[in-house]
Amino acid sequence: MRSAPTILHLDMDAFYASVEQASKPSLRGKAVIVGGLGPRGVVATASYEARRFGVHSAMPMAQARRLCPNGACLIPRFSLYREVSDTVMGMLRELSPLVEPLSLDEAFVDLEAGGVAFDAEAARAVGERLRADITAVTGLSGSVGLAGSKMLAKVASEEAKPAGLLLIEVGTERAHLAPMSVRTLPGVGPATGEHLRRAGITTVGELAEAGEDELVRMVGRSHGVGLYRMALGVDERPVVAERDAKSVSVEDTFDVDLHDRVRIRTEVQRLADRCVERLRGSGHSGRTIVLKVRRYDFSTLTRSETLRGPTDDPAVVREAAARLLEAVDTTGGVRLLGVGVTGLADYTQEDLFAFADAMAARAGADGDAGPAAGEGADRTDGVAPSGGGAVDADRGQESHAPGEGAGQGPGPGRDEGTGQGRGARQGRGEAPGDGQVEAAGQGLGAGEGRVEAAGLDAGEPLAAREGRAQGQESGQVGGPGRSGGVEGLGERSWPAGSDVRHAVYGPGWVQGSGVGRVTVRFEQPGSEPGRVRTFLVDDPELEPSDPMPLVGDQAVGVGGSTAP
DNA sequence: TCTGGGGTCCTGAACCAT
DNA sequence: TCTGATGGTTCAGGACCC
Repeated sequence: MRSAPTILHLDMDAFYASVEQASKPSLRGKAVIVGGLGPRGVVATASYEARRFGVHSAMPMAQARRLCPNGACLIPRFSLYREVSDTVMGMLRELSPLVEPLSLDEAFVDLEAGGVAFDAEAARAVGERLRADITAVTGLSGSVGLAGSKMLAKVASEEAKPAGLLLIEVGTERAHLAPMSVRTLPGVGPATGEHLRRAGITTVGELAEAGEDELVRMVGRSHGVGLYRMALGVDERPVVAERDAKSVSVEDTFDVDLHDRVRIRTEVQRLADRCVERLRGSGHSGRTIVLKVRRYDFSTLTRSETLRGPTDDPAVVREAAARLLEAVDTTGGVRLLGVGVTGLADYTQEDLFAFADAMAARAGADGDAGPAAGEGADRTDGVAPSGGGAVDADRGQESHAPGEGAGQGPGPGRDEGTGQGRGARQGRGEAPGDGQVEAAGQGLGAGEGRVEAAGLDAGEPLAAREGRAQGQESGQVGGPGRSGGVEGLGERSWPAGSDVRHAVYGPGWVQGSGVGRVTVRFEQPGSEPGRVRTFLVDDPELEPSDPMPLVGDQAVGVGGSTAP
């Protein structure tokens, strides 16, 4: 425990929702709910205005809509959030080399290591200045906690919310924590909290009084010792600037449970490919393949298989995932599938040897052709010859009995409803002002506040939608015309909240769409709330665009292309 | 009309090697 | 050679976090 409160924890307030409000003036001061919009979507973040209605993160979106019927419901735009986050993290790194990001909107900073604060007074000044700078550059507010340890700094920032700063003086930790709920402590969730409550322990003070032995008996060695130390306010964990990823995974929840075994297999293959894409993107290979299945009754099971060597070969991961799936009973239906890779290795090191060998073999004659992506894939195969090869050899005949797919579940065609449902849902959620091409917007009045992803594929997994919004190939099962942005194959898709530009009216964002129309609000960060107009979805003068900078010329992220 | 997605860490059982 | 203790690895699941 250090002698001064020089560990800073920054937590941006209602981050996703705040970014949306900053980029859409008509939403400022209004209830904004960011999350999945499908029938199984949940809330990622709600603005403070929405929280007053009882909306909170992890709540089913349907419930959030009932509680807050006039709230603007938007899909997350992670690319924009990431860019704003990068800007904020950059500001933190100006304070210290020791910055530990926890997520897009949270980080620890070791102020002492940066030489910017060695006592409480200086730390407070740094924190206040940081908050002001973040607001000036991004237009967003963040809360700051300062303490002598990470745990207390995080507790402090939580107490400081929203838009505040709290410093916990060294030496007062235990007294500060004592009256607080045990749920305040990191690592105490619903299960542990309930466990402790049944033992008559509800506050941190009671936790400290219980003693280490008692806590170890109740929740196990590791957790018990950790809990006891936290209850005393003791936390010696250093701020760590770089952390290696331990696993990479992708998962999708389906709007309608899957029954068809063939379809389930197809989805697993697709997930395996996406997982490998991410794996390669991070410069890793992995040794253990994990399949995750959540069944119709929400019971979740995982199956894993460890290869003899690390791989980033999509075929190897696909086959391993398929083998694991064969051991899982999916009768009754599957609501979620996931594929992950753990036991990560930094294959680029071995890759260097392979690359050096290849270059030596070429004798430098035509050495100007750098290693292309395809070559990288081939080289990687060479890294794990025993793993990939052995598994393939073991695989044997994958001879599923003919008609197995039909024999499973209620019968063929059952899951076709997914695709049909999507079409049906597209017509739902009529955009406000639909039919009135050229509807004059007069600001968000009562009853007009609802913003909805009418034009979205509500039936497909959120991740796929987001991926497609970023211009990636969807790879989804489904017919032509479903993939947004493919001109000439069908209607263009206009996700609610996405940025657009009109040849005549300029920049704006999609407020909703449906039945061949898209409603756009023409405004931008820094402008007054704008007017609403409705167009045909294939209006040639309307195009998707990059997000606008949140504040003036400060070009927060935004791909740099649309400075006003 | 329930309960996302992407992670980390821990525990306990089973198995194997020493 | 057998047996028990011990420790490492793998696997599955649970809890938690943002």
